[in-house]
Formats: sequence, structure tokens, C-alpha cells
Amino acid sequence: MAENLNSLKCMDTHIHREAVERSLAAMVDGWTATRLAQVFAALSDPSRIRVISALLAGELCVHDLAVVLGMSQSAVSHQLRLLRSLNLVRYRKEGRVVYYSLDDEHVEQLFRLGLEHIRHPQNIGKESSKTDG
Amino acid sequence: MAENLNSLKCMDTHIHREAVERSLAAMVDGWTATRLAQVFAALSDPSRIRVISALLAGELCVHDLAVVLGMSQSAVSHQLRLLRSLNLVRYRKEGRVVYYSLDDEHVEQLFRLGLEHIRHPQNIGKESSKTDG
DNA sequence: ATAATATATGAATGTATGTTCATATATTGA
DNA sequence: TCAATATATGAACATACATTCATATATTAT
Repeated sequence: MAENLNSLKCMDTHIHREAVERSLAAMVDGWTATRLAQVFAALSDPSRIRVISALLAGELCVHDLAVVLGMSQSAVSHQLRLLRSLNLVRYRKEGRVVYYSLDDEHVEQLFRLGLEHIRHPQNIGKESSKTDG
Repeated sequence: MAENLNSLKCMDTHIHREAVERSLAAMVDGWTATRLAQVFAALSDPSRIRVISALLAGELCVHDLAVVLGMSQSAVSHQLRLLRSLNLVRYRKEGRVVYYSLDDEHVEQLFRLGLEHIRHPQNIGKESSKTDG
């Protein structure tokens, strides 16, 4: 790994070698980065955040989710498919009704941690500039 | 809020009223959902996950980040801008060199929680089907 | 089997976004 | 001031994605 660095033109000029090597040693592999990104991507849409939020209070069937969220049944179903594929929600079938709920404790933890971040004093109203003006 | 439900055609037929009201009462508002989604969106790209991962070992200047990640300086800078706008990274300037580091403890916590999720026995290899086969 | 209901899914479309390329800004040294 | 270096940014392009519409699948009741 350190050999690679030697082949870089700027190696001896302005790279902070120690910092770079420390970083390279600790960095996750591409596969892990991709899967992690997929999980966060599943939470990167307001509609899906609202799905998660709705399910925090307990399981709901698809139709009720659509009502609660004010979305079409189709749109909700597509989003649930994505959340399912990443194991963020689970479902149980009762006749023709399918009830969805949060899958494991990580989902709620991620949600609450995100909430903590945006409510952190230093961050309030900062990212709002994007949609606020 | 309950009045609204009464105006829905399917109200008395197949909606689970209690569950819906419980959900509506607990659900975050649209603004919060949007800001939360923005934070997760900042973590929803493999390149930015790798940026975070690289910074977990300590601060790095932009050039070194580019080297570590194998990305162009411009691409890294664009991504840092996004991460900055959501207060996921902070920077300090020393002459013409800008050092970036993780902003608050939430960032590392979110990262580790995401890692836990994808490493959870039940979830290993499930979302990989998207790119694997 | 047929009708009705609950959910899922494929195709299409408009929009968002990550990277590149070119260039701007800022700092240092001569 | 001028050259060099570190970083930032605007425009363009290619790709990804959320929703809609139409339709398929599955379950229940008659």
C-alpha cells in the first residue's frame, strides 16, 4: 500500500504521508462503501423518511400508509419495495392485507440519530437555505 | 385531524382507524422529513461514504483526500461542499491548505450504525443482489 | 368461475445528481 | 507584480430515481 504512494509525483512534495497511510489503512473497501451508501440512500427521500416515521408508531397496512402519507398506493408500494430490499422494513401477510413494520432496531436508531443531528443547535436552519432561499 | 379521516371514502370500510391516528400523531412534519432526507442523502453516495471513512482516521487536506480516494480534486471538492452544507464535515485553513475533519459525533455514529446494519447476520449479501447478479 | 379488493410491478417521464472540464479565487514565494 | 500551488465553482453531460399510469397477481366472497 505504501509502495503505491511512492509512485505518485507529488509524494515527496506536499502529501502528508502519515495521515494518508493512516487513512488508507482504516478506510472501508469499495463494496462496503457501496452497500452503506445504499442503506443511506434508502433514507434519502422525504417520502421514505415519512414512511419510516409513520411506522415508528407501529405497523400499518399499505393502504393505511398511503392514506397517512397522502401518496398513491402505487408510489407507496414502490417505496416499500426499496425499503424491503435493504431490510429496513419487514412485512407480514394476513389474507390480502400486508402489514409493514420497521425491521430491526438500527432503523429507529438511524432515524433518531439523524433527528439529533438536524436539531443540534449549531445545525438548525443551515441546510434549510437550500429550499428556503 | 380525526375529522379529516371521516371525509375519506374508505374510512368506515377498511382503514384501521386507531393505527392511522396513532401514526399521524407521531409522524414528523414535512420540513423535518425533508431535512432528515438531506442528511441521509449526503451519506447516500459511495464516494462520500469513502470521504467519511477516510476522515474517521483523522483530518486530511483536500489534495490528500483526492489521493486517498483516487478521485479528482474537483470531484472531491464538490463532495466536500455538500458534506459541509449539512455540517457533516468541518474545515480549518492553514495557509492555502484546507484540512477537513468530521464535524460532530453524529457523523461517526451514523456511519457505525450503518455498518452494523449491513453486517447484521440477517442482512449480509441481501442488497448485494442488485449489483451482484 | 366471476367479481371485488389489496398489493405489486413494468414502462415512461420529468427531475435530481456525480463527474469532468475549464476556470476562478486565494495564498505563498520571488 | 508575476508565477506557482491549493482549493472552489459553474456549466454540461450522463445516469439514477420518484412518481404516474396501466396492468398483473393474490386473496376473499358469491
